[in-house]
Amino acid sequence: MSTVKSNQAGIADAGRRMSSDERREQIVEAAIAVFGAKGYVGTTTDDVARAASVSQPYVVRLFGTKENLFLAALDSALERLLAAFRSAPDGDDLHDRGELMGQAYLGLLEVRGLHQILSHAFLLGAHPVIGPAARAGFARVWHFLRDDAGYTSEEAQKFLAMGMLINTMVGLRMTGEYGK
Amino acid sequence: MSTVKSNQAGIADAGRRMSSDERREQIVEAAIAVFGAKGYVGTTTDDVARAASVSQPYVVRLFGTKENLFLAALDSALERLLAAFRSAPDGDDLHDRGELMGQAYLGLLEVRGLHQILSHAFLLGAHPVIGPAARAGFARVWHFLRDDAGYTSEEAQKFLAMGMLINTMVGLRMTGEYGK
DNA sequence: GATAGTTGTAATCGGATGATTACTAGCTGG
DNA sequence: CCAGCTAGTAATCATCCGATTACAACTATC
Repeated sequence: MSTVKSNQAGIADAGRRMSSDERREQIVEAAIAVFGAKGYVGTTTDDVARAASVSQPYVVRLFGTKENLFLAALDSALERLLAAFRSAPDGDDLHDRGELMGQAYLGLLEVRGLHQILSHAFLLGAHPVIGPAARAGFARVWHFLRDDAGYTSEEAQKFLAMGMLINTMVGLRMTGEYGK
Repeated sequence: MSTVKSNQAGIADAGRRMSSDERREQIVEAAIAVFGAKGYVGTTTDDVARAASVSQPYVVRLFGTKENLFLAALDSALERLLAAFRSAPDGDDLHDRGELMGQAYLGLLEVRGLHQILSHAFLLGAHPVIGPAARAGFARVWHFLRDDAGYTSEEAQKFLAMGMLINTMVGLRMTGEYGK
């Protein structure tokens, strides 16, 4: 029903030929959405390929393995998360900063799958490769809160806890009832 | 390496013939552990079968589908969770009750996979069958906190948030560093 | 405008997996 | 003690999926 060439009113012309770096970014974006929606095991490389309007073998070639693709998507998601937190200007007091970072976190809902790919990664602790990456990512966020945002351990813990509850609501698709 | 008959120092003699109800319970127990460790899609019915020392077709026969098996495991996990909360005696003030319920939640760590199968279920909101069940389960916990435990919305939210953070640490296998 | 490198796909393969079928072994009541 | 029911398995099937291979189309450079 859709040729590769046909650009079905999609975002950016996905059919055109582009540099492998451009394509990689595009695929990572799609991977965040699909991995977020269906999880690591539940996602096929073909799912991601179709979401990125690319053939399945090309996804595998650009990333080597599905595992590497997930790691790239996870890294991108974490990078965006920290960027959003950093861009929350530090107000006069910590409370304001917390509010702004919380809102920045909710703003990230527009990046489809971001919260959920993090949740999925955090459940893969037993995976030999993804597990360590997930722990490292979590530690990065933790140390950002402590060292850069200036939170105490207790504050950081509460902030993270609320974040995890938000992730849960997103995963449950109960975001509608939670318009604050 | 292991015959069905050989009872490799296991808990309870799994090799003996038992009623289908007994077997069902045993399989659900195994299912909580395996689904918790590897997720819904990542778990095979054969994984559960081997964990329960039973053949794979028998698991399918007793539960019909893998989906039903997961639903049974999720339900059992929720039942145990609420039972643990209920058994936390209501002290004089709410704060004590909260402490006790928190400890009860940590005590449930001895039920292998319980926290993680809940986390996994909470990420399956988009699943046509498991999604609604997961939302209903979450709602059950929420209403228990509000109606039975007497929490305000804000208190219930904070309690749940901390629970989700604990779940995250369990999923990440970072429980070692968190010995209170 | 040929040659070489890069982007991209079609075809295909082997292994895994949920489910079905057909069968065996053990229990129970008359 | 045998007839029927229940517990349980071995074998097998169709499907799916990640990865590989072989090939085609585009682009740049000399």
